[in-house]
Amino acid sequence: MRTREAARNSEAILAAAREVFLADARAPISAVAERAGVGISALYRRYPGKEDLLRTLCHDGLRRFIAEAEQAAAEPDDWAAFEAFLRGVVEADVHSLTVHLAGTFTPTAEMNTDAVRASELGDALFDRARGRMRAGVVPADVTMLLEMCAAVRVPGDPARTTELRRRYVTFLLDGLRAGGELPGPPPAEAEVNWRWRA
Amino acid sequence: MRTREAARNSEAILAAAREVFLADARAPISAVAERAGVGISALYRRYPGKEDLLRTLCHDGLRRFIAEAEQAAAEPDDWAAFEAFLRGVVEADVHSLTVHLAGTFTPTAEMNTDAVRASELGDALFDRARGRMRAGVVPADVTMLLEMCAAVRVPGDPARTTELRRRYVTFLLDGLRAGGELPGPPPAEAEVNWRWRA
DNA sequence: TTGAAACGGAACGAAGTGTTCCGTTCCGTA
DNA sequence: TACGGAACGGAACACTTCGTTCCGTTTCAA
Repeated sequence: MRTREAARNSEAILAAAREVFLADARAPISAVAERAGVGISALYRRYPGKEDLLRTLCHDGLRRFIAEAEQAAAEPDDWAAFEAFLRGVVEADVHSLTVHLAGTFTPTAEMNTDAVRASELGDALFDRARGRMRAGVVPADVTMLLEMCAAVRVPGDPARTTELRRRYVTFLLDGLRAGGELPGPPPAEAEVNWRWRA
Repeated sequence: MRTREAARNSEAILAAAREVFLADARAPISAVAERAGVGISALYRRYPGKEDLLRTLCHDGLRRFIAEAEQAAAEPDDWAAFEAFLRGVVEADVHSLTVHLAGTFTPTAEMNTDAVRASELGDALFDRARGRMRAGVVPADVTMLLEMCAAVRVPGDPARTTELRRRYVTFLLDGLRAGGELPGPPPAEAEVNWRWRA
């Protein structure tokens, strides 16, 4: 057998899938194979179909989100914990991985469980930091701000993309502390989670 | 002839195209016809092809951008002018109209001229307000922030979308004044204008 | 040496989409 | 009122794209 090559390809395929589908969630599967330097069959050997690959990618992102939240929660200072959480999530591009891919597949029950847990962890970190935030901000605002951050991209240059995102997370974190109450009704959870509709 | 119906349809088609293509720049032309309550031929009677419709839409957005900038420039107070400009551009969803559609068609020479003029007007407004901004912010940052704002959307509810965007423009405007220098090299013009590549 | 595991990529079929075309409907004019 | 052309709706056509299958080839542990 070709066990060495197989292991390398499994990694390459996941990495390629992340790059390709983050750039365009509707990209064809052949683009993933090409980017991975692999034939299409190498892909179908590992995943029954496109949807399963997308699901795996998204679920990985969700787990990464949870991991970031748990790690940040260990930080004793409330604001530092919140800041570490936001920066970690943006750094790992978790938001694109989860939110932009949701809707391209039918989620598993386990994913829903994890999604609930993720949101609970995020809310907990938010609550700890709430005292240092401007009035009227709600957790859904943070989701929205993360989504805005994910809109920052320099195509074909992932390194520069995260560099710029770091710039704007700083901007957003500053904005969460300064200023008075924001206008208009804050976003409802449903207005922010619409991609997870079954 | 059916001149009355024709006039109504011309309007309906443009409005439908805006709605449909803002929701998804890759939407099929049949979706536009459907949304407008019109047959496909009504569309092809007015535009030689899909690309021309997209181009018209985008150019309209560009002109709207210029109009907003010119109108805002009349405001005597420097910061008020800048704020009116940003709010106007976001309100009209000009950014989606221009940036999200760029690349789906080959631009005309006139569009390039207008794009240059638009950027000059924006820079002028920025320069007037620069004194009241945090250190190190550049015009390309504003482009990026507008792009982030355009990422805010509540699908199927345009009214709520602009309401939320108003919330976050306020947030961004506050952020532009508060805080110190932002980390990392600021975005280069090329990193922000990549969609206009010929 | 051998055969099972893994591979590359052509081929296939279904789905989607831009454009054309034609028969039909409407209405200003005579 | 009757006519004729402008405008219409949408089926049909001709691609293109993309997910998936299939098969001949390559590699390597036994």
